Amino acid sequence: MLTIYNSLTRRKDLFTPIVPGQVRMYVCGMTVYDYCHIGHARVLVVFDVVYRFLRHLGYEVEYVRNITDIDDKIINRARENKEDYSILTHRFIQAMREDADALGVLRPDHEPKATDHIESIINMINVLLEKDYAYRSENQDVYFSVAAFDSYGQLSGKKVDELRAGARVDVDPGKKDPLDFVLWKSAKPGEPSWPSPFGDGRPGWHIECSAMSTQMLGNHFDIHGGGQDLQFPHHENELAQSESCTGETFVNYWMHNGFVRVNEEKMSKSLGNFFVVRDVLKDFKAEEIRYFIIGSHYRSPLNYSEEQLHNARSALQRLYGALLDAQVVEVPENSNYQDRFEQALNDDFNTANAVAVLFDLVRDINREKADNPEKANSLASLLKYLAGVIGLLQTDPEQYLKSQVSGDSGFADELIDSMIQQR
RNA sequence: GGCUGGGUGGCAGAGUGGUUAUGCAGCGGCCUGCAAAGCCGUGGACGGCGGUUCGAUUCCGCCCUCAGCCUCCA
Repeated sequence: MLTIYNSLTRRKDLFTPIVPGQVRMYVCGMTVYDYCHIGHARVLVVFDVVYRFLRHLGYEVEYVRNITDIDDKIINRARENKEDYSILTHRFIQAMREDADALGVLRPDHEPKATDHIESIINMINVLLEKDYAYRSENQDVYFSVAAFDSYGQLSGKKVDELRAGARVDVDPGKKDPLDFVLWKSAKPGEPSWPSPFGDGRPGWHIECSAMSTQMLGNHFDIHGGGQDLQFPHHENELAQSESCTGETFVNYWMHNGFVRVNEEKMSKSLGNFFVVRDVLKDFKAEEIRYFIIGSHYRSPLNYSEEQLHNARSALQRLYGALLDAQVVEVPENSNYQDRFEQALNDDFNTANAVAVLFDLVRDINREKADNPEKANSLASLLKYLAGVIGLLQTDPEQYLKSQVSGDSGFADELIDSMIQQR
């Protein structure tokens, strides 16, 4: 039975889909104004594992991962570059897809862009205005009124009064309450804008996700994910907007992955300590990055270092070594390995334990190789199958071990040949 | 200041009220012409102080300490 740590209840909850056999899942993706760094890679990989495992369990999964392609940072970057914002975002959407593909991340079923959903965003804001959950300020911006939503703070565990007290702000003069957040920003000269009943402008960040998720998955869906930093205020605000608008429960399970750190500090753009995926790919294989991410639990902090990536390299060589020259045969059913592997992932996607099971298989494959090649082949096929559930070991072993990246000593051809000969 | 989550062997990283995590690295052995790979074996751990308990790394309390959120952020 699958249990998921739910940020909303702050405990592991038994997973029960709204519609039996079906899962609807939404993950907050990138704001596309720069290349993906390892922190972004973690979100991509973590929820890719969730997606893959849910499908492995037999669920029909509808997975939506959005793209924020209009916001302040995009506009600023486009201005710096002296290019149209849409050219900028188009370029980085391409780059993100290349990185995700390299990392073995399956494409989500839908990848909506905010600018393609302006109409549903406007509709949602309209409803919020009609229901008095939102108001128009003097400067023509539209704000969400936090005070109107009783359970505000439930997701992040924050109390409205404390938030207000701790608000270090230059309070926007248009706001009635410092906690209110913008739904629609009125157009400024030279910035992209869309017409709306409340004047030309563009959407605020939070409402984009509310509108896109609701439009694609319905008012009430199963899983909503993203990085830990999105829990507040982004997801809190999404929750407030959506439930205010529809009057229904928004999401059953909120999942947040931990950060990637560099020297015990969060990897982020603002700290300037980030490593861009495509740069790391010059020295390491994408699968090594993926292994590095999968090696720890998704909610734990993950410290990035080259040493870690080298560790991943050695581990993968051992894994692929067990697969080398194995015949692909039918995967044995009802094995103890598979039980333990699934048990690990059923426990809030404990990939670290799942990987440990993979290594048990490796050891047993190597033991059997000499005396019982049939058994070895059978176990090797199981290894590849189970590893596939978390997106590992899908390359041809010989090809993998021979292939090199700069900085990779690789396996010498001679060595691989001798390993094959011995079988 | 408020809230959240951590502190595990050389490194990384799971987990558990009493029994082997796992990987990388180390050590000893087997195999090998020598290696490599592989196999077998092995050392080494649970931030500090109290409490509960026959017994706590695991539960409770306090302390120290780290990170994160409270502003854009995956």
